[in-house]
Amino acid sequence: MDDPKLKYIAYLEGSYLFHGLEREVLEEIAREARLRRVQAGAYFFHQGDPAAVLYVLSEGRVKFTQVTPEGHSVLLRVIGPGEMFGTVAALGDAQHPASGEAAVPSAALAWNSATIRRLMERHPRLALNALRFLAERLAEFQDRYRELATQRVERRVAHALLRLMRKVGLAVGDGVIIDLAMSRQDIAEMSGTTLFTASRIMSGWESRGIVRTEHARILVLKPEQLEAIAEDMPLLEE
Amino acid sequence: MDDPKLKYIAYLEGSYLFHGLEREVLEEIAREARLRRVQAGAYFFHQGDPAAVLYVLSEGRVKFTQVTPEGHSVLLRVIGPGEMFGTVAALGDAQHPASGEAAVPSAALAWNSATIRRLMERHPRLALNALRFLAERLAEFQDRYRELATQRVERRVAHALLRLMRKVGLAVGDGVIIDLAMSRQDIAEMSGTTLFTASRIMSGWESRGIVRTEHARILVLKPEQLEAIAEDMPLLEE
DNA sequence: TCGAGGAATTGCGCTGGCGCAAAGACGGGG
DNA sequence: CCCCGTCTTTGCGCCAGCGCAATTCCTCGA
Repeated sequence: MDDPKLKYIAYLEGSYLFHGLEREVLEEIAREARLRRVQAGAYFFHQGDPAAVLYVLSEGRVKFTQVTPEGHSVLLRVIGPGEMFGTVAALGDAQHPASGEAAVPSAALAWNSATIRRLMERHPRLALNALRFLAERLAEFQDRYRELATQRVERRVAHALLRLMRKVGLAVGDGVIIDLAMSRQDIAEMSGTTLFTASRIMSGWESRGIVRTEHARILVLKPEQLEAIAEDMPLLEE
Repeated sequence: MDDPKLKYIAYLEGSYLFHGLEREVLEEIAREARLRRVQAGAYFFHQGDPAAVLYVLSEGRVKFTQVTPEGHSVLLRVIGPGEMFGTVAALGDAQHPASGEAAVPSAALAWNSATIRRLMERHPRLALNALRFLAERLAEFQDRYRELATQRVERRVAHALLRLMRKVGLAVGDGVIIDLAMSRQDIAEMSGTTLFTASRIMSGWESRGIVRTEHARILVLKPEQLEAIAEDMPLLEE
């Protein structure tokens, strides 16, 4: 009864995949989990890996990248603690559609596909939570797809930064810091543009005092202005 | 026992949402369903509707469109019989992220959100099927997102046509006909481009004998060439 | 402290694709 | 059968954003 894995429960409770489940079910789920630690720069999995493991991040930050056959890469998603990942591979296809890289030292609880299915059959609430999560993620991707199809680059970069702020933003005195190293290349890959264009846009914002970047650290000074750019509002002069 | 709704079972069996369920479960599910008919040009639902109904198309074709606040519209998806829709609204958010228009006279089985949740709790297989479906759809959208972010217009249009062929293509003597009226505007909205560019590309292909269009009917004469364009292979001369 | 290798910036030229406008093709209704 | 409205095509001009190259800036390791 003093299974060391029971300490995982604290992580489980923070994740919305496990929301609404009773304590004893959480214990059962925790006992089936395995904790996987990955150092900064290493990968939970690579695109194309024939894997079948569902993860819930307990600490750190993970970036998901897809590379095209031509070598372009696209940054699909960035997550923080509590988020589920590896879902597409574990529940649908057997291949990971993207690579998951730990941006900082990270750890995740892991269940293999057969286990998670068994748990879901026994506790349908778990399956319903997962469905809800996937449905929302799908809606998000549809929105981003539309964004990419209809908006100019500057607006897309603004949206990308706002999304990052919401996911991994930390409020500090003079703004919100994005708690994740993001190079100009990363920003380009998140917004469907090139390194050069992303750099120009960020420089422009920097000179207007909207953001400040030191190295790969981005600090958003005026989120309202970013919002205005994202929504294509007439620019507020001051 | 001779509930007229039992005839819906034939439809259920064709849908992969219900794959692997026993006969008696199908009967239970069928009895909870309601059939909704929608005439050509009418809508199952509109974007933003606060709806909570899950559908499985039994006949017809449905187009899903999202409109931006600025008035651009994007064609997200086209489906034929057997496919589930309304999922995002029924299982996740309470609002439809897109409008679903019947392109031809159509009919769909419908369950409200509470019913489907109850059925899924009782029959976890149903939830697992739905998860698998959403996971695959999410992977598809990630791919399309990447496509939009990295590929030129011509390739994207080629991909869009190939996707349509697979969904609603009918093999005929000299090629594959896309069994759905698609205007140039529709093609543009599926590929993230403008009516003009889509028209130019289609005209180009028509003069090279790759496709033929009569009115809104598209006939693909040389799928291999389309594939070659989509994959950016060196063009095969003949 | 210095040097080397990446990352970021910015000037410059180019072009894919946008968007307007005008003309043409088509089809449905009266 | 013809007219009107809608869809399509195509010429043309333009510009957002790409992509290269040169320079500067940072960072990290020795």
